[in-house]
Amino acid sequence: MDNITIARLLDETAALLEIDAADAFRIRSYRRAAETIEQQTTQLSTFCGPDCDPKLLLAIPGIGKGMAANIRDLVATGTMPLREELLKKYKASMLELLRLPGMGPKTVSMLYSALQIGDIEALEEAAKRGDLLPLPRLGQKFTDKLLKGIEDYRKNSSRFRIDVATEYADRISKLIFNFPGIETITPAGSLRRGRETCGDLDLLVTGPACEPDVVAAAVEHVATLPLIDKLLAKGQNKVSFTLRNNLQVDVRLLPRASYGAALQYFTGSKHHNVALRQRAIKRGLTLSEYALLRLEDNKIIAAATEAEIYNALDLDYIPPELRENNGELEAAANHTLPVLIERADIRGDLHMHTTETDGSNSILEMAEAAIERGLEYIAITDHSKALAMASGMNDERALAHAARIRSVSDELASAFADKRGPQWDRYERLKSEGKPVEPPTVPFRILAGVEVDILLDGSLDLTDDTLAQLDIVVASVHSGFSQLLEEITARVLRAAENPHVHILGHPTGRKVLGREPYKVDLSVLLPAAARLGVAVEHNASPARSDLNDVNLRLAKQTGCKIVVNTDAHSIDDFDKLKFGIIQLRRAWLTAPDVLNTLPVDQLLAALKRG
DNA sequence: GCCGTTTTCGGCCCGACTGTTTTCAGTCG
Repeated sequence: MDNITIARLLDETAALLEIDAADAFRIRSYRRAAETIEQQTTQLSTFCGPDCDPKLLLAIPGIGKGMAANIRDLVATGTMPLREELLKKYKASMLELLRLPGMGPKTVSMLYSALQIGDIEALEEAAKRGDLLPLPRLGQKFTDKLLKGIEDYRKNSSRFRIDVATEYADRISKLIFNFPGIETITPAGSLRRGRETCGDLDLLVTGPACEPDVVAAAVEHVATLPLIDKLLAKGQNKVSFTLRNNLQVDVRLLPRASYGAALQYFTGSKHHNVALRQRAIKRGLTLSEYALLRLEDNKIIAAATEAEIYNALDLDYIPPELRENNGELEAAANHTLPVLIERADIRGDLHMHTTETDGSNSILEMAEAAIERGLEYIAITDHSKALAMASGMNDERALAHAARIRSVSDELASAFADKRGPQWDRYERLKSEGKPVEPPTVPFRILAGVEVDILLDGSLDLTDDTLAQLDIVVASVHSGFSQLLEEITARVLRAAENPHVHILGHPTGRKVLGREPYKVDLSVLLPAAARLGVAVEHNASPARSDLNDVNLRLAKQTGCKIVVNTDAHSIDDFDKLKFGIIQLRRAWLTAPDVLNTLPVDQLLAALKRG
């Protein structure tokens, strides 16, 4: 049983306990245990055996004797006594009811005892018949809202990917900025923390137009934005609405003086905030979305900026990406927070395509776009012949393409030596605009590479002789069928015997010929790659990457070399690098952990095995 | 059920909104 499953079962148990009206603090401890377990990089099942040290489980914060016993039961039997007991009393389908808006444990429990309603279908029928009306609190308004909620739930219970949510945040922000007196708009919530998906969008707005005496006009402006599909609520300083794609947006307009407290509060995570407020109380303070106050006289200690608040609690400033109550408070108290990787740390991108196969730009265009974005080197890695639909290259074409790549690289280098070309153009332009910029010191370099698919028999489709003449080989492990983990590991082993540089491609699954993709077990693959000295690619595109913050932490712990690449198919794709960086930050990674923060020569040396 | 620089018991985060309320319980973030 893997950690995700253990966490899910504990979380379900918490929900069942809620319906059972159990002690709220007991429920909280089940929730907390589930959250923590989900974040663990080691599989708990590996230290639940009969001769394992029981202290290993107890060392995890939030797991005591009782929870450790639960976990051992889950791993051994697939369930645990408390869960079984609750499931005798209630139906598993009742858990789904909790996901409907307005439905909490008390209501679910009441509906079950009063009307024996245990699933969505029964609830919908009862609501349509008007059976809910006699029950306390459940009048006509509630019924209407509930039926609408069931409809929405069936239509779209999914979350929105970070890049999609970012795009909408940008569009809405632009419209809000049209109102005079708006200075800052910050997306808060899970988007600011960099979670892979967002359930909704929180936008915090401030500026002179948001001061209490004038805010009504700005609220009205927001409530009448043209892209609103349904207006859900309009309060004194809050507007909620949905877009046509069902994304819910909450906009809050706040005075400057309390903006930091609000930003801190609405960024979360919930667990981070709870821990932070506990810390405040121990210091005789109380923290809310308005301010950090001293309890004895309600004096405001901090409110305008997040940094003030953290500092007043004897903490270093904690970047949003780390706010998951995952050890960041302790680190901030001990001044041991990592200096997280930033976009500017990335010097090169080692995976991209050109018009030679399925890209839409030439070698030179890709190079110029990379220079424009401040990169020092790229690798062109077009497809090999196995990917026929992308007009993949055979040995002959791959070598001819490599020769062209190197000739473009050489031309750029000689231009650089003559103080002309795109690198110097960019420098002169930024300087004339008064931007802080250093003159370029090294010529831009284009490495010649290829992206090969691992074939079903475990072989690569280009000869070792061809591969040996390239700088970079991105070996993608995404085109296969089931049962392949051992095969892939063996393949990686054989590939690593070649003398040239390797990167293990994005281990993401995709449907092949209508069959389900295999799922690579990263908890096996990453340590294997580490042993082999093979670098693992973190695909920066949110649509393509399989490496979330948990497996990136695992990669770091196992000593895996990590590279972040865009897999760009056009010059615009370079901008996806920002999403890859966020994921790396969430995994607590610093610049040295990621190989393409190195200058090109050091990178090539580091990619060699051993 | 967890936890401890007020430690083995007695705590455990905060405020707004909503519906159906005449003082509040439940839900949400």
